[in-house]
Amino acid sequence: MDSSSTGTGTGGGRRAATRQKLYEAAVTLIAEKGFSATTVDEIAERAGVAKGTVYYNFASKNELFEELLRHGVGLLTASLRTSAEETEARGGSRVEALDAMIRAGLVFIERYPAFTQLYVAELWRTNRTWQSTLMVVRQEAVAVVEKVLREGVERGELSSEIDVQLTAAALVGMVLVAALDWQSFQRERSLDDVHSALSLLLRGRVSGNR
Amino acid sequence: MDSSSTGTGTGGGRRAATRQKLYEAAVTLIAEKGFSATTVDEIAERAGVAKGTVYYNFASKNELFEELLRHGVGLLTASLRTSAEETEARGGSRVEALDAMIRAGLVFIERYPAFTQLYVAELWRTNRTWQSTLMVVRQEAVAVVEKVLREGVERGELSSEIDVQLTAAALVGMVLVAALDWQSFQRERSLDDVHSALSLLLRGRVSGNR
DNA sequence: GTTTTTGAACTGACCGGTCAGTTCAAAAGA
DNA sequence: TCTTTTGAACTGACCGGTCAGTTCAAAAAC
Repeated sequence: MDSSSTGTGTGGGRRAATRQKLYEAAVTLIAEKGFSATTVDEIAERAGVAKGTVYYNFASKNELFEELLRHGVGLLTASLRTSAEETEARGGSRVEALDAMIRAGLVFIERYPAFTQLYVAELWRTNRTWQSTLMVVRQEAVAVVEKVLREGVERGELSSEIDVQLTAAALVGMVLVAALDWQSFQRERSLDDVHSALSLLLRGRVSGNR
Repeated sequence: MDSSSTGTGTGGGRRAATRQKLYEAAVTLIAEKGFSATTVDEIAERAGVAKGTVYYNFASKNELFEELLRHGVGLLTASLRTSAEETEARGGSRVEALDAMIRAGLVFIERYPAFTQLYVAELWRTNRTWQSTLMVVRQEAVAVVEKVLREGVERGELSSEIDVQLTAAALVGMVLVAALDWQSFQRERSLDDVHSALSLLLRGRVSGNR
């Protein structure tokens, strides 16, 4: 009756539930105040758990954070992949797949704004400790976008002039920043508003076509 | 002499030089490790200055950081405004002005990668202390982009369907993330490479035009 | 079916070390 | 002289990590 599959604590045992609580407590605190300013005591308190429990479940504050990163980006990547595959199955174009992924990204950010914020805050930091973890998960997520872009070029849907890597980064940035701004500064907007604006840019309908 | 715009330039040359050194030391350290993880002792040491000097020039660690933010975004905003005005004076279109601003943004980020990184890391954080400062300077920068977008719509260069605020955020995000990715993960690329990719997206030449 | 045992999970007081902030007398410019 | 910088000293608070002890649900024994 082990059930302590530490990989993705999806409900199962008592331990998995504790880890989930710790993730949720840590993600909001770190998003608000940053990693160093967040104390283990605070995380434990917000999770409704003793400090020792944190160290029973994670080797260190650092490792808790790294596993949180893996966990969160894993959710995003799975969601992006799913929406791309569903578009494919529906016989949609690659541009439609990109559009669907934009929406999936927005849905993710609406649901996990704190995680997104924390991810953005740490991604480009030259921090020896968790930089490698971050690069791995980033690459997994970006690869999904790059793949669809590449397919789009192959099928002639997208201009063969484009630089896949840079365009992927730009698209991700577009979604990330627009969504974070939406969540932080104009929350009255609907997800559809934001999606429409980004869709227009993706489809090249901002500058008049010629 | 420079007498670098300290924002509250009290005029003193020697003092201004010391502040400049402190800005430069603080920006790299905070970009690398985050605000809380950076100690005042470290900042003083890297600036080649005694700790007491920090407190002679700034009321607190917090205020040093806030003035650094104002200083940095001030430089960016000035640069964006200049490139938009130059395009205007040259009789360029609004799309060309946006393109010029994208390049100005890239030049800025290439020159001050640490500041950019730090800005991105803090912008969407719900931190009581310097959030208001950050919102003010952000608005100043975004307003420049929004203004050009609005002019583009008025002149019929840009689709009247676009949402100015959201599109501005998306464009800024596009540049920000593409540039930070460029600086962090593919520094072999040239500024022109990145600019071309973003220009293509701005001009709607990624999805085939129809 | 009741009692005993087990050990994973959890607790929270405690410790060694660090840091921000402040002060100040003296030195160094200008 | 007046401003600016120095560098050391001090403090009070805080923090990450440790560890001896406690809890309790389920397995084992009877």
